[in-house]
Amino acid sequence: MTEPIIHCASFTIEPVPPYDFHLTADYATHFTGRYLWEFYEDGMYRCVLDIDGTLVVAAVRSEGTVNSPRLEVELSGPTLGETILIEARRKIEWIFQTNVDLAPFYRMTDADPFLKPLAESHRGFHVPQGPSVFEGLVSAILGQQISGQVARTLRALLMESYGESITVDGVTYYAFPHPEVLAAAGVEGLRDKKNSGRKSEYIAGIAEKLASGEIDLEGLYDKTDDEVIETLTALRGVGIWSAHWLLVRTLGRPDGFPHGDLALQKTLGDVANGGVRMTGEEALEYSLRWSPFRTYATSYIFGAIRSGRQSDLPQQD
DNA sequence: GGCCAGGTTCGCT
DNA sequence: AGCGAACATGGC
Repeated sequence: MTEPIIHCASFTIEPVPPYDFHLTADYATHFTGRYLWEFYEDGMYRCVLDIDGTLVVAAVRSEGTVNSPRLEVELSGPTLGETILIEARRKIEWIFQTNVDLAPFYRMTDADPFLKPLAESHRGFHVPQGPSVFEGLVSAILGQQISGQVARTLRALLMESYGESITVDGVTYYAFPHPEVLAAAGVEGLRDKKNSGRKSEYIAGIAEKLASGEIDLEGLYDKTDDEVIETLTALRGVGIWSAHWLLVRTLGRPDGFPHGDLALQKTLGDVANGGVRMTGEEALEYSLRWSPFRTYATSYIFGAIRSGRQSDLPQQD
């Protein structure tokens, strides 16, 4: 097996300031650096982009500052025509949310003594997004009820088993499997990859509906939050938690809030309820003060905790 | 070894 | 409508 000839191209992205690439890339990779299917090491983020079936590796690094941000993107792939370059730029801009202006959010945090220190210490942090609705949906289902660590292991296994791959500089990158492939794998194939029977049914079912054209999830980008939730929860295996999760991490909505999320309930309990876990209803009621920027508010809190900067959070007894 | 982890559905009262 | 069981795996 010989590797195909790999070409290179590069371009620049100028995000809307303030923009902190390091915080954003760290969040995308769960602060683990090497993260199974995407990497963030020595200031360089790398992942594979699936552009209508053509795999391209993108390497992204910051060459600017938070107030004057500039991202340098280097692509490597078998073909790099104009269409691929345009689409790759669009995807990177989306994943890193470089066109999002956080000024309205910061106007809110300026008036909020709880969030203000967090917003200042994490100034320029954007909430990174997944590249496709299908990937977000399957990832959400994989993450149901089990720890994030286990979910990532299962996801990596799925990608290595059923995803296309490209090797650049000795590193193999796996793309997320296409719906047709997971539909063909079927419930049994997914079970073989350590998923429960129930989850295998959910994933295979959605993959089949997509592959057959019965549903079109990419159209969700143009719908309202409520329409998204209604559409997604109509699918077997997708509840309110999963739908909210997609709003936050795939559809780039500013006001997602998965109030049923166990970690979120615990975290809000820690920072705002004297260490006592909030119920879903309590969390939802508390969150209203942050609307319409609940995605950002909660991601800043999670970011502070995951990056080990709890000192930025309000201290409670 | 047992318990839990960033839920959802299904089948009971 | 509301409640409990089942679910598969990895970490502690």
